Amino acid sequence: MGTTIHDVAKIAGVSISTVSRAIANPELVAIATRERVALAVQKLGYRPSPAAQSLSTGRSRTIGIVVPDIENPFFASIVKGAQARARAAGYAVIIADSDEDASREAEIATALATQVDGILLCSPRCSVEVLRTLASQQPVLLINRALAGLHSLTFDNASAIQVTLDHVVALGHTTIALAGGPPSSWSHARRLEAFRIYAHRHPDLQLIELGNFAPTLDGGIHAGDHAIASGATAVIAFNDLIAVGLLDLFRQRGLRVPEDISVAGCDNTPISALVWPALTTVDLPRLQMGSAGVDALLEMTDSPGRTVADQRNHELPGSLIVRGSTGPAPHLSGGSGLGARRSDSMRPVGKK
Amino acid sequence: MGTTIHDVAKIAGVSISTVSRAIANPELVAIATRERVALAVQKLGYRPSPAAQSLSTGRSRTIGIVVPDIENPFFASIVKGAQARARAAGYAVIIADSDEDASREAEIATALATQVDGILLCSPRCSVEVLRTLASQQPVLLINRALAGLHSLTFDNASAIQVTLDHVVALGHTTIALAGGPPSSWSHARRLEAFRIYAHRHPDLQLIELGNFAPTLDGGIHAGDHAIASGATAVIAFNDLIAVGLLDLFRQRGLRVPEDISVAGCDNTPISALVWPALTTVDLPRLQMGSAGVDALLEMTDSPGRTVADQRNHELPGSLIVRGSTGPAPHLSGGSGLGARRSDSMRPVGKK
DNA sequence: ATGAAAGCGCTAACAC
DNA sequence: GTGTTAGCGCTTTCAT
Repeated sequence: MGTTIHDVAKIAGVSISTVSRAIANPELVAIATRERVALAVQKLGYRPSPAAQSLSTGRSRTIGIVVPDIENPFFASIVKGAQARARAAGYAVIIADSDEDASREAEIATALATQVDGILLCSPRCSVEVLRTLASQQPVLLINRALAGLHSLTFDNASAIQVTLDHVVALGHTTIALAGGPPSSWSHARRLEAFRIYAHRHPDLQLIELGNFAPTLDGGIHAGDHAIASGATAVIAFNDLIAVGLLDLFRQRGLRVPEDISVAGCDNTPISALVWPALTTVDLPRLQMGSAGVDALLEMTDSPGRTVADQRNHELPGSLIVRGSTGPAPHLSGGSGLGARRSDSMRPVGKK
Repeated sequence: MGTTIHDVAKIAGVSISTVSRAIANPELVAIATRERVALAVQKLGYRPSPAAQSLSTGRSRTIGIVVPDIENPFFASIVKGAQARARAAGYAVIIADSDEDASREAEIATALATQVDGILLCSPRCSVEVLRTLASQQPVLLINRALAGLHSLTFDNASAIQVTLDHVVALGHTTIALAGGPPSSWSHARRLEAFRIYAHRHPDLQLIELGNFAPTLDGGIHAGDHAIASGATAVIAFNDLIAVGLLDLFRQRGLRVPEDISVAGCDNTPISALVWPALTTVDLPRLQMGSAGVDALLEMTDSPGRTVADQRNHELPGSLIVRGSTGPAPHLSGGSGLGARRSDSMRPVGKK
């Protein structure tokens, strides 16, 4: 470092503005000159100073991404997808972990505002008002949460629940429980809603709401006894972690999965394939959500004049992955069922 | 945005340099003035432009962290620790995922050089020469890899292996296998070395090297049959993922863990507590490694004149976590052993 | 097609 | 203790 545009200009025998042009808008510079500049750049290993560029242009070619917890594989994937796409577009990504703290989200987003061109807010926990304020100060794209008037990208939570229910119903289950996530979770609300709609449409089924649980292993363990008490033969969990907790507790209680009770998760976290039996779950395209988020955000920063009427929310579909943790309802399988019917087949969310 | 230091100066009735001082070095400014400035800042919601600051000072208050794969929980934790510490110190963190590609590491690190004050290179796969070149161009701190002349932070791989061996030996195992990681892995090399040293010191034991395996579930599954063929009653895996793969294969082969064979992992990844039986593993302080990495890096950037003779490598100790996947050697437990002796006790690495 | 020059917003001497 | 001023490295009119 230390080599500036002046050094290049000197060596190439041109002015600094020509160097600048030759790099940013080559078509404005005569071929011969362009080549001399390129040579000088090469020779000196010159790299424009991002700070100077950003001071001059007002754009930093940097975006921010704030997540509740980068250790959560769900967000790690989104970050990975976002980072890859951003880098490909010549943008750097500043990462910020809010530690699940709603107040810190706003604080971070505000601090970031000065140094980035836009922000990806993943599963923000903060209030609607705060979100609106943040969005009024800078380009903001919500991921995994929607809000009227703000750009957002979400998963199709309704189909996720629906397709999972269809699956267990097809296996003959008629008493099915839902182990919900945190009450404050936006996606939980959407899924619960879908669960209830399903219940209305299928009055013959017993659909039981077990309540809210922490989206962790312990949350699942906690939910387990409720599930047993409910008499359900299949339990659909808010996420894979809760599902794994259920698996654990059922084992402790001497219940076999899926012979005695079926369990389904959601998210297709790596863990879901590693436990035994492997979890039936819904794969949500997390990497894609990250890259699509960057695309949408950059589009926002590039086209300043967008009307509020633009279509602002996009939903990404998930797909059911059937594995060993779900099986025929007990009364159908005739009791003993020895082997786990493991299948790694995948099928897309057909509904909707 | 858009409010500059000039606006603040005008409102506070002082010059811009006073504003600058009042913010950066309050002690150089009269209390009364300081307060007027603070008020104006407050009123306008003024935030200094990082670009301007960085152009002027030559420091960006930003650091870069490059990891082979952010989806790998091992790195996610390091990033989390680093991010938290950096943010606390007023630094932003640019994240870059090299996708396990050694050539991309260098490319990224070079590109980053212009916009950050220093770089954290996590488990870099690239060559010694490339590493040296990068370090000559900017402050670089290696994480999970050491190299003479470069600053680095590593785990105490030797103790990790040693303490695990001590553990299984104490359980009566005499034929113990090591399922190694990728041959190119620096930590694998260190662990293998420790394994061999242990073998030399304990000629009474049969310590078997199973070879190199991919640090994944499949790697473990692949290693499983080799382990069985070796006649070992305990297998120490390079990491938790391989250990989980072993668990899976042993179950397929009808072997009970730990009654028939013990398995130990390394890293204490979240997964290790979620599988069944839960894995005995070595907890490596990953969050701490991230934060310590930032500390060390910032120290480097702050004290330019450090001699090569400085102590440049620090080792962080791990601690053995005994769970259900390890148990008494088969010939000792008398065969049937019904329950898994699960214990979540933790004990520090005593040796060394 | 190219050059001169005016900023971008801030810091850091240097005066007073 | 505070103000003046000269950059930091680049982009971008505006001339030529």
